[in-house]
Amino acid sequence: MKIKSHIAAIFQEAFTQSGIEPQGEIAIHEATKAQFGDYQYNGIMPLAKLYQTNPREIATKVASHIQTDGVIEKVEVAGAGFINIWLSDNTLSHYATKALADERIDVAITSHPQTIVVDYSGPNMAKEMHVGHLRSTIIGDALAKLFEFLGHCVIRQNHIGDWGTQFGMLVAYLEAQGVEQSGELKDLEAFYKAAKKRFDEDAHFANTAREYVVKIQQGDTHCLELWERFIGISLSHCQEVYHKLDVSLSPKDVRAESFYNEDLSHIVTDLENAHLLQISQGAKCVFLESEEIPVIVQKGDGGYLYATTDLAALRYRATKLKANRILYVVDARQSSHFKAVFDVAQKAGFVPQETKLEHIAFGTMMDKSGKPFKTRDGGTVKLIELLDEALIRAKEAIKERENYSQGELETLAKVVGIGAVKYADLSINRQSNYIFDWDKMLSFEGNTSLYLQYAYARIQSILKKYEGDVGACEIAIGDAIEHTLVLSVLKFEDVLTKASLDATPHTISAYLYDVATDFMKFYEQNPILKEGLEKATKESRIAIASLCAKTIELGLEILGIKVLNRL
RNA sequence: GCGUUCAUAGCUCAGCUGGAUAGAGCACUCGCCUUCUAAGCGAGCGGUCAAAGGUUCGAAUCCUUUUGGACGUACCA
Repeated sequence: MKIKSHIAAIFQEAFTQSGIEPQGEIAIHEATKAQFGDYQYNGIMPLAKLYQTNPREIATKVASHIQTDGVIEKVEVAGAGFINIWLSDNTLSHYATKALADERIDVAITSHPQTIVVDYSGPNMAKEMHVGHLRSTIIGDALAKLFEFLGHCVIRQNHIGDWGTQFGMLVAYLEAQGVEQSGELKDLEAFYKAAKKRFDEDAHFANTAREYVVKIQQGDTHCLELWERFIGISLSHCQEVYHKLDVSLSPKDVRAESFYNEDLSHIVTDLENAHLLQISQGAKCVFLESEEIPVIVQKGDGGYLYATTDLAALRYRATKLKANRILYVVDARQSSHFKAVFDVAQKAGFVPQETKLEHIAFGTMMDKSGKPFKTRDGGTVKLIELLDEALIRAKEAIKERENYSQGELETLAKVVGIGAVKYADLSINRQSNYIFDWDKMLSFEGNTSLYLQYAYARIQSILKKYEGDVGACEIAIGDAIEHTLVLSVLKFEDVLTKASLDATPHTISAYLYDVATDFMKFYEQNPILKEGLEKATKESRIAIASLCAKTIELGLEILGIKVLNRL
């Protein structure tokens, strides 16, 4: 349920009745301490300043008009002029029971659906996916799922790098090796290195490679075929990683760089027609007042650059795909690039003013000692190897705990290992650099995927033992612990809404961790299946537990993480 | 040099766009299993929110300066 806006509406009514005009939107905050109730309203104090009166006086007046026969149980004026808000057990119980019966646990489908483009992952076809692609892929996928769940139309765009000079070399090498025996392509990295070596050592080959670059660009059938074949193989490597990582990207989401080739010259002429273009040192540039450095859209030799492609993609997404919101889940180091490109696109009218362009920036992945994540010899870590290691480590982390069969262990390791890698990334503020620490992410303690999966499994174990229809049970909050827990669960919709507006998956993880810890406390104190419990109490508790499980499951699903019935 | 960004407990991180005594987890010290998974729960310890000014009823949050780090800085993406 939308708790905050629900409360805000009641406050709006109270303001109207007391003849006071609130300043802007009524912002309801969660109470900072339990003694201050469930929620609080802090907007009276700035208002009092405007009216030049005593804040407590206004607060008291507004509070006296608050309806307390619905979701709000009581309000209290406190401190300098805070209004503290307590919610009603009965109403919360009612909403919780309703949520339990609903597949979406009563989270509404948005009434303002948008078309949202999410650009993420974006691997380079010349090389194998490495850790640098991990964050974009994980965060982007979670955001796409979040928007989708809320009822938006999501268009995933995997902007793969399939164009550029290195493909001449790779394609020439592919041909030299024999197209049918492309066995070496099992390891793209090795293939690239071998091609590079040959390029450096064999002048004749280097010439062919350079010729092929031109030929590909000119549409030479033979070279294009080779190129397509190469891209196909490389892309299948990516799909393998996506499958292992359990992300929703598929080949149909690919909208490669090369897709925009034909449009690049138009971008330049359109910028020219809009009088935005200047020639500087031989290159065609757009100079922005805010930036010292121009955005170069065409090189001195006539070649186009990534800014040109990005502009074409931006226009395509805004006009052809009719996006209301376009998100780029890309490393924070490119923030100045996106700032400039967005600026140019808007000035040139490539995107309508009302289209929201957002660079969803994230920090660099660091190792335990705080240095950029690398292999021992300083190379980049292949993503597929990192994921394989996750499975091995997950197995290590759980195998001693229970007597799992080999098959069971394999299944568990996948869910646990991949979940841990994703959750570690999604549980911290994406803007900052983050420390990749195997031991921490595979711990059962603290804000980890395992803790949530464990809480879920505990509930499943209880549900399995319960003989009755949980769906028919009614929730009736019996004490303060249950009040807190049920309220936590009902905050789900508020949390998802906020996370989708700010594109901050970590607020969802923080929330799920809250739900899980609240559940653990409840679990310790309020036995569910104990003999001699009153029927209504037992039913209410099992229903609360079930609702918690559903919330955790759904929340993790949005983050792209699976749950387990036994752990 | 210029620009962006960051600095919160020993460590890893929250802090909801200015609110009440700054919160978690780890680590450390205690306590809790004849009861639904102790992979858990509870309690304690731990802070000059980098520093100094300013804005105001009120600042970790906004502004300025300083210090320290990361990143970017025109024909790579």
